[in-house]
Amino acid sequence: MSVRVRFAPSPTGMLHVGALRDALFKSLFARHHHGVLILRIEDTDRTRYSPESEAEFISTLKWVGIEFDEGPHIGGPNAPYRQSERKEAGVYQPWIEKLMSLGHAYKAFDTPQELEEMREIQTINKQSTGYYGGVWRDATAEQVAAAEAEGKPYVIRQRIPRDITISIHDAVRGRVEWDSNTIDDPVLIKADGMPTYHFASMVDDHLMDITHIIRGEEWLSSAPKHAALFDAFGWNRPVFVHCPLIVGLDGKKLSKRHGATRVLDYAAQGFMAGPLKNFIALIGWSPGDDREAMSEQELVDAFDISGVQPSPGKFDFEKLKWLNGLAIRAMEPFALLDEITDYLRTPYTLDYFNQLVSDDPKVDPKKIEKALLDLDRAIEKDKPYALEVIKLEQQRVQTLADFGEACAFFFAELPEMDPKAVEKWFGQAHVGQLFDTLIAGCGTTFIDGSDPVDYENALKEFQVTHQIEKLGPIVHPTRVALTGKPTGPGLFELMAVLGPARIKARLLRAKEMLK
RNA sequence: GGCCCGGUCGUCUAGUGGUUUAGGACAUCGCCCUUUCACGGCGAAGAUCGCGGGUUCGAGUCCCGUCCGGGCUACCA
Repeated sequence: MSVRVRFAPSPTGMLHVGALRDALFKSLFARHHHGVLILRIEDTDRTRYSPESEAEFISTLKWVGIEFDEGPHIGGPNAPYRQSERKEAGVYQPWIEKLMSLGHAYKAFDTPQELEEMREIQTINKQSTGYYGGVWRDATAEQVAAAEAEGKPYVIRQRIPRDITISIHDAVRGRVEWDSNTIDDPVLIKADGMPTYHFASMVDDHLMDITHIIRGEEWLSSAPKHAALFDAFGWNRPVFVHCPLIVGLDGKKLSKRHGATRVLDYAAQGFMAGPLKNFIALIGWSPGDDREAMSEQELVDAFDISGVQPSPGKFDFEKLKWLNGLAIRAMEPFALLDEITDYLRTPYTLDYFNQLVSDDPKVDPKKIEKALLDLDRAIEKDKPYALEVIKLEQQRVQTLADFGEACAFFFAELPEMDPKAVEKWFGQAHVGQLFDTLIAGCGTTFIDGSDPVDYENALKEFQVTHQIEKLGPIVHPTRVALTGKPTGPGLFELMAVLGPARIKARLLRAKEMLK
């Protein structure tokens, strides 16, 4: 049978990188084996479900480029794909009845208070907490009938077999076993009639012919319950694959308090889907050789469970930046310009910086937001010019967001001047003459379409005639006059892109600053 | 507390008993390139393979113990 896997999120909040990793591994695995990837929405907890969250999951997954073969947004032979809808359609009812008739499930009429007291007593006595029998596991038919006649609310619990060893063969950890007496009886159907994850997910996995249950390690401890359920029905168990968690710098499972974990935020920060996937894939999985930067296709070709690691991994932001920068540098300028345009026009990009509160004094979100806005306008106004600018900055940025501030001086009427740079380079005696010479050259020596070499020759000529030993004292003041900064692309290249009109205006302003 | 999982440079990892003085990558530092910053190239530093026993001619690799970390312990997923 061909491989069938499912991504079954519970849309109760934002899509974070842990969930992305989960989806990515499944996607890579399905594609590698030419199998099927299903999206199933686990919304059995009606109090926590949010439609906005589901929308974010679907749109983020689309942005990142993970596509499903079946799901609520596209349909498929196993519809519906939302568990609440499946419940309404009566999918689970016959199965819970069958399980009870088989003796593998029973009604339990305990009240929440009774359960709480039970746990308290267990805690005090240093026993493991959980429902290992209570009064209802072994209640007589009469007791149950009486409780039902009273109209008492009840849940349906799974009757975990006692005094046996439950073992699974986990694809990344090997054999894992439990004494079944340490496994409590999980609730399968809640008092409101909704199935729990334990029940709905396993029934659906069986009904949808899921071959591999790939999920995070946090599920390992409930695996024996799930295995026992498959056994109770007499179904073939899927292969269990418990992947290591992505943890925060503190080594703990990723959560909101670990700061930036929302996938959308990475997109807003200018990370591209390709490198992000590449990076995420490398946490907890390795192709087995030294490869790091891999294309989508290489990832699919190389991915398999044998490369999945058992130990948890931390999210190394610096490495993500490196991978992203590598991808930017590898792009064709035209494609890059399109990528940047898409990025700028995604509403969340500007919203993100607008709402961002920086704890780093060197990072000013408002300034980044403005630079991004200016870049968008500049691209619209003069695309060929913007393309030349992008080409020059492509080699020195790591994220799409970096283009904003890196390119700003090209588009500003007159660039913002860095006072330190001005102080350092505008003091020497020849600077006034230098600027005059260059201003005079604009329109004569320098015309639209002049090459970098033309600018280089002119500056070198000035060097010779004024007998200046090095080119630095000429290049640096000119750079500061033109860009406002001491760093940036090669001076001659940027002059050629700027063109004589802009150069002249900037030099005239710089001359004023000499006085 | 109970059950389960994990433990190789700061970080991600290679390594499935012997070509290992433990390899690669990010980050760090140095040199080269160079008009600057990057990029790129070269190089350095950085891991007594958590610790202790054992098995073996030989262990990061197998076994036991121990420590530390983590996950789960809901009518959440």
